[in-house]
Amino acid sequence: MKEVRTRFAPSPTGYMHIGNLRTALYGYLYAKSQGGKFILRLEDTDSRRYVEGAVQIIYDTLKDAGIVYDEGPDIGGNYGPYIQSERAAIYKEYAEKLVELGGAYYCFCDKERIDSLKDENGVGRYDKHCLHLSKEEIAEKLASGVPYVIRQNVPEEGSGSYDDLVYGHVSVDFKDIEDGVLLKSDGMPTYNFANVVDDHLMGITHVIRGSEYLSSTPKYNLMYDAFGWERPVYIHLPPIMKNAHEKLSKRNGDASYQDLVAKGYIKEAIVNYIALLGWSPKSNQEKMTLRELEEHFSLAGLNKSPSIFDEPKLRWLSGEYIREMSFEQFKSLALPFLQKSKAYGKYEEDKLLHLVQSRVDVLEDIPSKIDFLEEYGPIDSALYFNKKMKSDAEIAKTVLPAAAKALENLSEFENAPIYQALVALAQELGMKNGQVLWCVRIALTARENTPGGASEMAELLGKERCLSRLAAAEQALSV
RNA sequence: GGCCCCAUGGUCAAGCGGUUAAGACAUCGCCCUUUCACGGCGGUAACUCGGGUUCGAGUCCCGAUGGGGUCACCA
Repeated sequence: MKEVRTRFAPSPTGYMHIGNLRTALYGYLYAKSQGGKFILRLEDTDSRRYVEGAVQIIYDTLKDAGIVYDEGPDIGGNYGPYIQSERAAIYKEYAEKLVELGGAYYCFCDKERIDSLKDENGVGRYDKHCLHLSKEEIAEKLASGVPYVIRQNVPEEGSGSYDDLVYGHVSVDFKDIEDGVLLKSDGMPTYNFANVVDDHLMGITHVIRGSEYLSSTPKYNLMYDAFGWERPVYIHLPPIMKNAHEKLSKRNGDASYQDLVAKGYIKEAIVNYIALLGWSPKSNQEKMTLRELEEHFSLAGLNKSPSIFDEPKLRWLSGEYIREMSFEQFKSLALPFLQKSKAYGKYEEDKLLHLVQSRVDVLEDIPSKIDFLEEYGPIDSALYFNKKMKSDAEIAKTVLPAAAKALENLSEFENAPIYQALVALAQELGMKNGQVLWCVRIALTARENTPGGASEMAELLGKERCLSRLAAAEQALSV
């Protein structure tokens, strides 16, 4: 059995998109599930599209997500170089060889002539004009330095087909395929040529890529066949959509992997979630670590219809990871976000973090959970109303002054004694615990939602501020 | 527009000729509870449409509709 070799071949043109990352992830998972190798190759044959720093982003993102490649530009391997711009001589050699084999030909047509072949809609195909040039004419033009490209010689009749592992049988008529440029006039190959040469030379057994290549694959097969090379197994992946109509893309300002990390989504959750977009495990277990994914991944679970990126589900998964991680781990991840809160530095860090760990799905939500400590605004008296607690503003009018008195006499201002005092007060007033606690919590925080109960919030605020807030709330009620 | 591909709840999805059509997220309700959250329990909600094939179709075939992709010296 031949060793499985898959590759991820991004073009360094900017950020790492979720869709790209998923393609990389699947390539990695498939290789690992088969005990094979995963290779990173950089497709930078279009110098115009090169973006400074993009290469580093690719390395960093894969590393950060835990997707480790066995061979790549920065770590080497036996099939290098792994950067296409460094392989120019190789492509030229193979392009010339393909010409000899009849699978391609030199083309000297200039832009004007190419354009003249197109109709008013810009649609039109190359007419194989240069295919019919004589050997002598070609040699002469070459010798006199006329700019040229090398085009693929696609048969005018017949069709090409292959069996994609996710889409099944795919067939395209050759008459619908143009004689595309393989080697550009600047000497660099196009994707259409480079991917074939490299995949073969690098021993790639399974080509995993986006479904946009579904209908151009037959022309790649033509080249494999012309060279006498074994065709790889194809696995095309459906796109990840932003909504029913638009693909998820950085161009639309959609979240990239690093944007999500910056927002405080847990990395493991992001990887876990994108694995689930287009693939489903045999079991019903959806929450899986990378290791578990490596173990359970199988091509049979791949889906062929586009899937929409659903942030709420990612949030949920992220929250699951937060809730199960150790406090120490949570603390190290959460600290940078806690520091953005107005409350940072004024309260015991650990106390704040403990309160918030089970209440947050995404780290960036932390400040909003605790900012009430420093932001105390006017209280909407409707907040005192709670059907289940049977409390309302009227009840609050009696509770608040009494609570202030009870708390004032407390020598130990901590959760337990505060709670006891408030419960005792409820009994004294002939009220339910909830009536007192609800009103006090509202008065103390001015918010419906807080990361804990009345006594916890009171302890956090400290006696002095509790008393002043209680007084303010009471006064507001009497107006 | 030509060609290729796709089509199960709001979303992700299981299903591969016979099921009460799973599960998850979201949503709603109940329970737990000192708020919120967590947790537990339960509810609402789907096979795009029309023809076939078959004893029987979400599952197979054809068509329509809708959607996506592709038609570059971009990948």
